[in-house]
Amino acid sequence: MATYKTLPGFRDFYPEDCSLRNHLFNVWRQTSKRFGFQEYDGPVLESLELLTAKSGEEIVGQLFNFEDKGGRQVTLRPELTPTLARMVGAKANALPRPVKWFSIGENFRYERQQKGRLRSFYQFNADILGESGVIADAEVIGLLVESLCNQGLRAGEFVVRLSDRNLWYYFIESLGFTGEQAMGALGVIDKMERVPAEKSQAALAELGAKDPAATLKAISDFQELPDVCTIKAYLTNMDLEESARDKLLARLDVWRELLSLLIAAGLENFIKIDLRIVRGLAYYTGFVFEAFQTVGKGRALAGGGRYDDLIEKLGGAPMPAVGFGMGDVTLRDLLEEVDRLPKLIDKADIYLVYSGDDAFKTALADAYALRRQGLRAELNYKGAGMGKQFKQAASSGADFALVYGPDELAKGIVTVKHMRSGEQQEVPATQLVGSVLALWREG
RNA sequence: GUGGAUGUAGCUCAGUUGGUUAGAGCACCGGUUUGUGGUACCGGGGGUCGCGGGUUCAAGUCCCGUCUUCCACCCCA
Repeated sequence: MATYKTLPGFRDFYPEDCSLRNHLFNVWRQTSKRFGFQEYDGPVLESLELLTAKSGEEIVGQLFNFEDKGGRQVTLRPELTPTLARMVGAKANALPRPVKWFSIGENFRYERQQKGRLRSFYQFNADILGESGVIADAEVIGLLVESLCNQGLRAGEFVVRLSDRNLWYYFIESLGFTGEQAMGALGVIDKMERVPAEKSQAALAELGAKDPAATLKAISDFQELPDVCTIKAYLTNMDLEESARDKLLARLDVWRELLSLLIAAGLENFIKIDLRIVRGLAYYTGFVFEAFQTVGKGRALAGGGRYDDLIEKLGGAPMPAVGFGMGDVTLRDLLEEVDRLPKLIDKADIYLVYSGDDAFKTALADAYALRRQGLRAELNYKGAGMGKQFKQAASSGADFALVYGPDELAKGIVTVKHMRSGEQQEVPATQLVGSVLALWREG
């Protein structure tokens, strides 16, 4: 047993894990670029203050923070949004809008680990800033769905649960909560899925609800409403002041607009209105959503929403924003669970088989020539038996084996073997690179 | 941070009421095989049984501590 182990919650990436990781990253990257997002990155180490400014002092308990040798209070980043806010805030006036940025980076949280939650993980973040219209929400949700599909997931294996903190805020307001109390009530609603009803009711009472039981009932009923029509009917029948009702119904018009965009994009099978989602974070200001796996153990794969006030709060110019974050750990676990991990990501194109030292030199020269053409060409280093070399050719995943034996050398040819079909043909040594390239492109 | 479970080869796991030198399959390396494939056969390397302490003539096995991983809380940016 090795004396030194990885720290709890940290991972070694052996070549197989690493190529899988790169594959996940590439899919995220390619999908983002198709949507016209640009990649950015920031430092892994940030000032502690940047984080507490966004999330409060409580967050320090979950940070890898320390004092550096210059006496600065610093922390490994637990998320990317504060960095993004700083970067965008600093150049807000110079950036063409909308700002569509994505990033893939390592983040650190000092927490007791569990399956799907490590202390170091990679997160894919995508945000649109400077665009307050629902098209930005729709595009971000679309990118989220397409990313998951491109990773190999299908409709029915995950769903994006869509909710709205604005609608909730107006609803809570109509029940008599204002300001701080309303924010507290949103926190209670966020936890209702996991907390017994009596506790929620007690919490509402503490926040000043006049009739906690009736308030809880109203909230519970509202949470279950499955679509815009039903929500509208519910609000119309509810006993409400005219102004409150107008606000709520006006917000439903925004919902219709968003949904019509999502439907036009062909995403309706991936979207589910679910008002149980509130998301605990106080800084969300509008639509919020979660990508949720619907197979196996239900887990959140990604989460996001609109946060129109955050950039300004962190010292930048006012700038509307919407985005999401998705971790590599739960995604990997899910792909493994549904057996959708890509096989043989890391395979050779050409394997050169030779017999004898002269043949080795010739093969080596050809290997370099093929490599210079962009192919992955490999050969055995020790001159093992031909049988063994063919085994290695097979396990390398190469499409073709090139055979360099005494017969071939004497005749000035190379035997090219198509590994899948087993068919062989002879190619003049002088035309080898061109011929092999042509064959390889045909598959 | 709290509570519970777990740990034997790289992986999945056997290992009797405590009793000689701790096993298997897969994987890896070599051979059968210096001209044709992931099969087959033969062989090999690899373990201070998570770590530390205790009980005992004797501990992989029993006891205590500790660490790891997993589960439920907490939290979930």
